[in-house]
Amino acid sequence: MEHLQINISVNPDMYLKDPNSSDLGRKIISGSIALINELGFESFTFKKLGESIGSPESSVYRYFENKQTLLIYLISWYWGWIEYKLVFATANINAPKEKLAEAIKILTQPISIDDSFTHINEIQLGEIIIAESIKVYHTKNVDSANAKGFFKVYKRVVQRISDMVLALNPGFEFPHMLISTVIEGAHQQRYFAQHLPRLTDVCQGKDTISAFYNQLVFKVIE
Amino acid sequence: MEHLQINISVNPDMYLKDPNSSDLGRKIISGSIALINELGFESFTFKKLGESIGSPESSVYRYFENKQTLLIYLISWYWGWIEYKLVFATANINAPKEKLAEAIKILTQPISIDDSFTHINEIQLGEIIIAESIKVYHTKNVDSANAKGFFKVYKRVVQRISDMVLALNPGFEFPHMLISTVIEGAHQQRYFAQHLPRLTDVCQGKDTISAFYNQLVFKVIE
DNA sequence: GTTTAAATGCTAGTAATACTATTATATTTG
DNA sequence: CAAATATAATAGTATTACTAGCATTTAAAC
Repeated sequence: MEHLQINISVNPDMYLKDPNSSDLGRKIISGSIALINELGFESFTFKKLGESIGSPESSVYRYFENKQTLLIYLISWYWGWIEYKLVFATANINAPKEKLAEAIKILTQPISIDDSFTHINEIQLGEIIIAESIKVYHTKNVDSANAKGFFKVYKRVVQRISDMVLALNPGFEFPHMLISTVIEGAHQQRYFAQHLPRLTDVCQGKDTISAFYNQLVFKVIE
Repeated sequence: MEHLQINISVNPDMYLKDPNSSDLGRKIISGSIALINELGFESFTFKKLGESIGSPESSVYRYFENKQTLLIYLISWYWGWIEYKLVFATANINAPKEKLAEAIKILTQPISIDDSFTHINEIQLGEIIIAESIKVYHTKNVDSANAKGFFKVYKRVVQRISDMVLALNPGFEFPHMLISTVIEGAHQQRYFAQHLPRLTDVCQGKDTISAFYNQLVFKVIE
């Protein structure tokens, strides 16, 4: 399945004009992924983005209301993509245990490139998720963003895997807590491994993060 | 032990002038805790802080280089306080299992007021930890902050409890990952419970968050 | 109880950010 | 080719995150 024409759909309320509908729009997406990575979200501005893609700041504002909403768009796209991978990878697995193990793998392993989306660098986007995604939840306007449905895809991914947990152990009381702990924990551990290694037990060579969370999930649900 | 004169020590590199050494300094601390809570860290500025405590912006700048460093100070004070509570609460417990259980309790339960520090509202500070503390790690200057030793106390807390884990199971491979997952996870779950409840399994009445992480730790280390 | 020093207050100023608005110029579509 | 639409170019505003300088109050030292 090379170069399938798939579209990850995102909530249209996130943008003023669909960035996927024009050349400039796609440049805004690919350019912002590169620039947020380079500068960090705090130092990233629409003015700098404009310079980097050769367009004025004001043109960027016609696509996104502000940089927070652009970040929400990117993160939402990411989760749409993960959901697609998840569904694809687990569809043919029947054994509930293997199914869940595969899902945990997708959530905790490092990201690799997907050729289906040429203007999106999934590796860089994965780094943005690890380094910046919490900034989207931790603001005074989480509640209004949530009310607009901006976190729907993420919540759906958590629900899907919670269901896999319940398929294995229907009496387990905390499936959502477990899965959101695993997802956020895996991202945080990757970040810590790079910047605060004393908070982790990461060693070179093997993927201890993925191994740890796989072990954790199955031990906790028995 | 009412009104004991204890001082939580923080790294002097965090401030330009010790806020604990003057009336204005203490007002900066108590005022910023209240105001960060009210506005969120993004909207919090030294100008607004100055207005709220009746002093000019420029006076605040004599104590702290910028608002990021002030937040680091608050968070570091918090972890110093938690460490003190931790040492105090576990000193007399001999059974390793109970000791660890007590430690997990302190890390995951909601915060209560401590009369020993009159100008600090621990409950409000606890909310800041839950809502804002990740912003201190997730910046482009984590590495320089880390190099200055700004996260030392936090890392020491993680180390202490990792040691308790190893006392129970010396062969366990991931004590630091486990404990930092629990600490950050518990904060995140409290935040989710308030703003994104579908990512949790919190129900009214009982403290499911604390219960979940207690259960998780003991199941994972066997 | 002055003298001195240190802390605080007051005012001003600057570059950058996060926008909004307007008009001109391309580009696309009917 | 006309009409609509998208983009570029330029300008402008309020706020933020500071820095600098001097006046004034408060506290400490002799």
